[in-house]
Amino acid sequence: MNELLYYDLKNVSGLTPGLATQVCREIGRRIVAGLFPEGQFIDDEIKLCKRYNVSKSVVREAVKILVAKGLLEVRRGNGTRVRQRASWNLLDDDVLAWHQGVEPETDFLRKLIDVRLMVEPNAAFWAAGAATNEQIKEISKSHNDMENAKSIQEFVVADAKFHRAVLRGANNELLTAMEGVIFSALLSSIKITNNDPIDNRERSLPLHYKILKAIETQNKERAEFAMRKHMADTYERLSKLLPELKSGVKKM
Amino acid sequence: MNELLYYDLKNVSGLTPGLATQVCREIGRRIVAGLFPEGQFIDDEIKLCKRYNVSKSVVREAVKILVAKGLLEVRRGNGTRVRQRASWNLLDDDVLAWHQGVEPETDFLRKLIDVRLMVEPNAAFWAAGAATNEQIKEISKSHNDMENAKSIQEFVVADAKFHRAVLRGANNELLTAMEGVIFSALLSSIKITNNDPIDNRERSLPLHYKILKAIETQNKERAEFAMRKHMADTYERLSKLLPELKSGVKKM
DNA sequence: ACAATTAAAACATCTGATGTTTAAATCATA
DNA sequence: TATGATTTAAACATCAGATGTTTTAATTGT
Repeated sequence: MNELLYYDLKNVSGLTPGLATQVCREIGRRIVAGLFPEGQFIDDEIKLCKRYNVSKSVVREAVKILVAKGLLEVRRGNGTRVRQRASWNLLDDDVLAWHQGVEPETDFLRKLIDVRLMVEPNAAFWAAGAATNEQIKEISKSHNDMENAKSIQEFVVADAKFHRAVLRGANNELLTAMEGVIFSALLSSIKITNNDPIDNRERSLPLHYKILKAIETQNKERAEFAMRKHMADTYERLSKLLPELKSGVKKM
Repeated sequence: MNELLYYDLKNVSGLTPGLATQVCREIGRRIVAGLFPEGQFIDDEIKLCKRYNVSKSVVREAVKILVAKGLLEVRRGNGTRVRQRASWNLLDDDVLAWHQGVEPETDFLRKLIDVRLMVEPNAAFWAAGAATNEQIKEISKSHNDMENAKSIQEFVVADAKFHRAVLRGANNELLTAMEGVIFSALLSSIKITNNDPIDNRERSLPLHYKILKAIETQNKERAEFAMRKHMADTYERLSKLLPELKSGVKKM
């Protein structure tokens, strides 16, 4: 399950979380998986207590978390219902992580990639001007890890960290708050490209190298261009395997 | 207080929310206002109960919400501490709304604008291809409301709704989830331009009109260009009043 | 000094009682 | 019969207090 990988990237401690968090995830996954039509009432507190064998306070805390993430709406005296997808905090890490449990939907993946295309080339542009030595080192290290990865999973993790480091280097915490989009897109993508006979590494490593070098030399325009090229390449490779993808993504 | 305006735009019911939400907002505002250094422990549950005169379950629910939004970190047996700003869910509506209570920080405003620059021209591009008649009507209506606004506040609300409608028109729920960035930037901006002798309306209305027309005629490139021009103009006007702003924002 | 033990602080969970709100069912009346 | 007021049941909100677990720090013994 990629949800775990997502949490790893987010440095979520592997320790068993409290009951409220567990129940929250359980319900959250179901909602994201689309098991409830929009507006449908979920079980009331008492039923949830019985179902998960926990006390009312645990259920209430779990529900409060889901409300905070925009997935549920509680109306006193009435009940608790699932909000329409348009109201979900789709950029929330948990909400994105829960998407990893679902069969990757082409449409959603396309939207994730669209956002990456908007954000990452610009992030690279800024990172070329603002990244600290520390951050550049992290980008470089991730690139190294990509080169030496011994498994697809290791490669993807290094890839994710590379892009995260670039995002962080842009010195804009709002961008940092979007790193979940990258993880989500990346993890969904490998489900598709896993069986791709073409070797990802050979194609994407030099592109990453160009991004790294451009940022190291503080060449903003080149960093942006290199990232845009990388994104275009990623998209192209994906759309060969998923023709439906083509509809949306913007050309370069 | 602009926080209320923000909530209005988000259609948050004006009704008094539950105690947990109230306590959550109270603490959340303090954190966002920077009253706690990163990593600082907040009062324990019992003290919070006394301070806000509520029961422990209310405090626990409030804390859980703040944890869900990335502002707090709870460690069993240890205490509850404020997470570093880099870990906050800065794209969360509440977190952005709470920023409205703080003196607008130039640096943060610049970052908000940077994100708008990355996202909105692309959103306009997609909206020109994907917006439904309903959504176009909403854009048009908002433009109309801007024209007829009788106060600065009315104008800003219409402006915000215009941009929200464009974002929604792009048919990408991840973009919709970013509308808070626009509200936040817009509301922060007026605090600065409020005293601007130059009449905002005269300058920005024709630019909005061009965006509207481009989307109506499904001219993607023109829509993107018009939005980019509008953003550049907004930035220029702001940076005249706030020279510090200039450092970051990308040129067109 | 160092290691094991103990104690205190703080969060986690459970239970059950009581209050409030909402929506639906009931009932009285024109 | 239709309508409007009343009642009732369902569901969330809040409170209080008991008990358990974890972490950190203090204590103690060698």
